[in-house]
Amino acid sequence: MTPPPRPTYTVIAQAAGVSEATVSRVLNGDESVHPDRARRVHEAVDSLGYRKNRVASALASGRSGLIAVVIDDDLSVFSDPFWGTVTSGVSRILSESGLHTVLMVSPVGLVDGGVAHYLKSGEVDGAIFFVLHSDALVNNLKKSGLPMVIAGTPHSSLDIPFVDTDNFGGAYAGTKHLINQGCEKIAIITGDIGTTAAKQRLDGYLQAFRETGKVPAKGLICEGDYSLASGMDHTRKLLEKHPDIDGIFASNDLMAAGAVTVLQDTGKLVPEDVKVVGFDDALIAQTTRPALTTIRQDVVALGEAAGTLMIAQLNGEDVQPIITTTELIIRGSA
Amino acid sequence: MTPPPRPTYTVIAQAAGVSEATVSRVLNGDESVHPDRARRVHEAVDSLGYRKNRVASALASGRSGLIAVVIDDDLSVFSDPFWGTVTSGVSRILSESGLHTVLMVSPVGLVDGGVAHYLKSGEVDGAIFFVLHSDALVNNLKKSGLPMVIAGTPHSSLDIPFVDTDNFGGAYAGTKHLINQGCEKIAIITGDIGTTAAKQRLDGYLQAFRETGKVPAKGLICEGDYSLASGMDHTRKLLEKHPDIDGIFASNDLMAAGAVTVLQDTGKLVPEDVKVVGFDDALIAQTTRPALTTIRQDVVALGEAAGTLMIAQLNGEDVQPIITTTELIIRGSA
DNA sequence: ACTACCCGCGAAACCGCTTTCACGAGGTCT
DNA sequence: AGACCTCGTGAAAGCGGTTTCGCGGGTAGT
Repeated sequence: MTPPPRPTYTVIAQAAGVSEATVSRVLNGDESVHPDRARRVHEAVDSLGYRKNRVASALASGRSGLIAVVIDDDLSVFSDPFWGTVTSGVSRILSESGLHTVLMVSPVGLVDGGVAHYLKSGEVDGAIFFVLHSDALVNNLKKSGLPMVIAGTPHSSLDIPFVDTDNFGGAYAGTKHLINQGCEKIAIITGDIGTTAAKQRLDGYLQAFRETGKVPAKGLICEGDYSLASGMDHTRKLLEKHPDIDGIFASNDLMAAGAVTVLQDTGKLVPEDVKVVGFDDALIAQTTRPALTTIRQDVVALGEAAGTLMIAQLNGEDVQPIITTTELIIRGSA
Repeated sequence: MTPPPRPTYTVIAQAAGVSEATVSRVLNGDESVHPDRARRVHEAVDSLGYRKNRVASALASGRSGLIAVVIDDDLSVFSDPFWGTVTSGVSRILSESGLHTVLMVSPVGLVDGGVAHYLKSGEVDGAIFFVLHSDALVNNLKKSGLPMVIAGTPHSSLDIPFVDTDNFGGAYAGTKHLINQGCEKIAIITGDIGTTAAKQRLDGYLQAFRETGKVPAKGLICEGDYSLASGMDHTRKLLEKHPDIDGIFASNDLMAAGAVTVLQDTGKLVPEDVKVVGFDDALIAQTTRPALTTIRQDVVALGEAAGTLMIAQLNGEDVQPIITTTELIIRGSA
């Protein structure tokens, strides 16, 4: 219960026989300190087990060493391990640069909500956003000069750095695969169309379709919301209206799994009668029967890219968007 | 790009015609300020759009308003949405008290690692631990007086507050269900036995077994690691050594799903030939075919309980461990 | 040899808020 | 009426670093 007193610059400075200013310089890697003195400081730091108080440091320097990861709170966020994985990638990269990750899960819609206040309050040195439904907040924050990175493609063409998976390319490849497998009537269950990722995947699907010279029949495009239930619902509806569909491209594996379940429940064989392709290559892709043919995205890489972009930005470097590639993983469902 | 200057106490104090000390009192809810002056301060705050600098506040008061959520980094952490869900529960509760969550995912084994340093550095007001493989770090930190909460039962009987699911009761109920369904040769695939949760679930299984008057045959107890792969591996091995098993209790749904997959691949029917019960009632429990009979735990409640305990502790209240109940969910697999 | 620089380093101000301390006004008690 | 409190309040001293500023000495230029 005894709060052990931690040494301060005063103590270190005395022990090393230098001024506090010099201690600060050494500890912040200022090259202009004489090596001998620097060594003395380091020795004092080591022997006294000194650790810098980051709060005081933050106050004095105006830099907190904290990066916020903001996830729009839509309950699905955590039911899908996707974001957790991205976050761990971000976190790892940031910690390599001595930065910490502050996770914020809350509704981000409001330009003026708690999150906005917090971010503007200067407690964090930067913010990384996931799952944006609107660019309003980001636009607003931009004025404050806060370094930001968006995971996912922004809606408007802001000059805010972003990282994203090649959604278009992935969806194109997935749909193309279905076509190559001989499917003729291919439906798509999209994600929440309010997200750019969902739109891009839809575009990829349309592009692949277009190249066949055909146009997807009305009603083959359903807007889901990335949930298992929506995958099931839409598949049911599709079967009613188009009993002859022979392919389904789902914008994520969860919905693909729902589709498979419903198809089988209605007596259809997968992949014999209807082929299904998912997206993500989430764990669930391997547990369905048959296992899902899907588009793998390198989720960890995505997180790392976001972290990298943030660091580059903090260093004042020029920053370009990063698009990570996808890969078609062929399993049993198509 | 212009960092908009934010007003400080000096400005507010002038505008309200009071001293900075009074501003501080008002903003920290000190009752002893005359209502009139308090009102003037509030008006000034509102009209000037003042927002307190939490860093300065933290330095001066010694309280940061940050709570660390420490997750032992074992890559499986994020492949299972479980922890993300708990975290969101924690986060929500804490934010209601004006506290923020700092997520730290890293190996916690070392008593002297980076995490330990960070926690000791006084940058956080408290720490919540998930998935502890050892109590060493926590024991060590305890000396520093840092308020802590452990999610999961501690190994040693420390007097550190913890929250946990009724692992024993859940496993007992699950195993009992298998027995009631007529299973006679029931195997268990445990989680990493280094965690108390895995041990408790094993104990629940053993207890249910014991009550039948029989003793589980050797080789019916396999130590898995909560991963899909380990569920599959152990099921394969079980089938080789004990082709006649008719029940499997898996310590989580992921392993249960792996078991179902392998069973079906080897031509066994679930639940006709072998019944399977999982634990968690994760999303995956609904996507396997047949869907999993499982033990549901209220994950969000667990997180909320952890947050609640932390807040109580910060308030100096007396704190008791919280054990959340489980529920048997019967689906197709058993 | 004299002035002009440059460099390493310490003194001190400062970051924005909290908290102790003491003071004066108004009340109470004898 | 005088001694003793209580209560609201402001002045000022920190919290533990960072950073500006300027000084003294060594180097260079002429």
